[in-house]
Amino acid sequence: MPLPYGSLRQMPAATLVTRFAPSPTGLLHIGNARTGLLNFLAARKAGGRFILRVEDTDEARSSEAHMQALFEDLRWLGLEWDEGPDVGGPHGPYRQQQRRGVYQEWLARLDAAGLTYPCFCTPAELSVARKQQLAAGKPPRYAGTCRALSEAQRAERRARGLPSALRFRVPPGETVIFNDLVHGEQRFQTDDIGDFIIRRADGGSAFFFSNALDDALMGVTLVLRGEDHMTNSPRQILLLRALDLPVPQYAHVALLLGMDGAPLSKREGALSLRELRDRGYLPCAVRNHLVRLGHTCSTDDWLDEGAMIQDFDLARLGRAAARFDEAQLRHWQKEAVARLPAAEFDAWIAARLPQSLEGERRASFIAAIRPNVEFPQDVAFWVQVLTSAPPELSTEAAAVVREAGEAFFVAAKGALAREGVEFRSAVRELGKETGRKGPSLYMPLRAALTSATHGPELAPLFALIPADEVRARLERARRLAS
RNA sequence: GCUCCCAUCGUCUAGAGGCCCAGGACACAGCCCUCUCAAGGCUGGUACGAGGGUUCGAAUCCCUCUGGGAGCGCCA
Repeated sequence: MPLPYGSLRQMPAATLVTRFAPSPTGLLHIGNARTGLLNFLAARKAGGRFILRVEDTDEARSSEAHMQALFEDLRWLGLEWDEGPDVGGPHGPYRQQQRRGVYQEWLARLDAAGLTYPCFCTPAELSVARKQQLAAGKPPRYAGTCRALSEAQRAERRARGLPSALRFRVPPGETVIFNDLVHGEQRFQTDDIGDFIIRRADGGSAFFFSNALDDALMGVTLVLRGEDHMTNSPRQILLLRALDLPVPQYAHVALLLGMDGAPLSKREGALSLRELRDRGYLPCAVRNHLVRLGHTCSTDDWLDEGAMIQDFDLARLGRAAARFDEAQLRHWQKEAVARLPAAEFDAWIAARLPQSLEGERRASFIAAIRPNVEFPQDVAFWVQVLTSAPPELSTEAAAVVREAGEAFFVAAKGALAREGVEFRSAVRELGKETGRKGPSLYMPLRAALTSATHGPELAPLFALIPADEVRARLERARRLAS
């Protein structure tokens, strides 16, 4: 007999409450970051609340350092949570390690209702059983070995000092139905679900249990998470029903794939948010890319934070897996850099500028290179162009210099290598003298002076290079062309 | 193996039976602009995984297959 969820228990929520529940076992990868962003946007769009809960029940793999890094990276991305470990809130604590008492209490209720039983099977035994089932073409489900143990048998095992985990008795012959916001109605047979562990032998609460319980206790109304949890949902619904707790709405978004098309969710060394940050990406650029992965925006244009919240729509979450594409991220990076207010751009690259560059010179340098800067590290090259130790000529630049010939640079020295010469009029003179114009006039100069064949407008750069350095570079070019 | 999810240009996607010999964005190519690059403008190529249905008509509905993914953990 089907058990309809979504009607009785799910009264229309006054406010939408979402949550992001990562485990601090490593750096946050972009797939999780996307999930976090989506939850944040969903809550903000609806004027609801966004909760951050740290799922650190795996003590061996969780660490304080990872948790701090998590906060930092999430804040860097621009997410703010209304409740969480570091900001508090009415449903705390928000670290699962600090919620053991809560789990004990609710586990006891389940136990009192006769819905659990201790399991004495060892991991080794279970592993063997799974392999046998798989080999026999059967689903690797818990066989129920300890399900019907008598009290005497349990006592005997305990007396022998055998550790036990606690399993949930999955009711047979039922259909769990729920409406997934992105996939529609889902039905699962409980007969396909084996009795699962809700408390480990070490006393720790298992994911299925603590995760679902906390959502209910914290008033979460929408569980927006990765599709890898889709088939976990019926288990959690069963648990919540047994506990007589409200069942949230579910929305399972397709997983994010790496650039190679492989899921990055569980891959070792998956691209982390931290790495993007270290590479110089701006958080708003990352947001603009992530929000379009598995979610369609109403525009292809840039979305600032307010517009992004306004534009977000649960109805436009996608069903198909999306690939993270750095080429597109770079597009948003360019947009982001272009939109940076002058003062922010200045601060963004400040660390790359030499102390000696100040005032007027600094301002005109920044103005000149700005269109050619995508990352802060791009500044380094143009800074070097200003120094007395210019970069090596690129292959293309050297070719251009050779093509121009020695005579051109002899003339150029005459026209340009004087103190206080004005670039444009000097170049005009040089053009008359050599019979060159346009690219054939400017390119050799660009190559000789900047060592590169492309870059910012030449005049402002020229004005920042000392006259004797200009002379030295033109001489360098002359020798190369001879 | 079983259960579940997914499938439109290289990539992100629009498309809820005729408006689609499929639109946009990114990327790519060409042209314009320009001292170069970037930006901007214009142009171009490239996609409905396959096969069956249903229908006057299918990218859109149904079935099968193929391909990809997830879950079936004392990980979360």
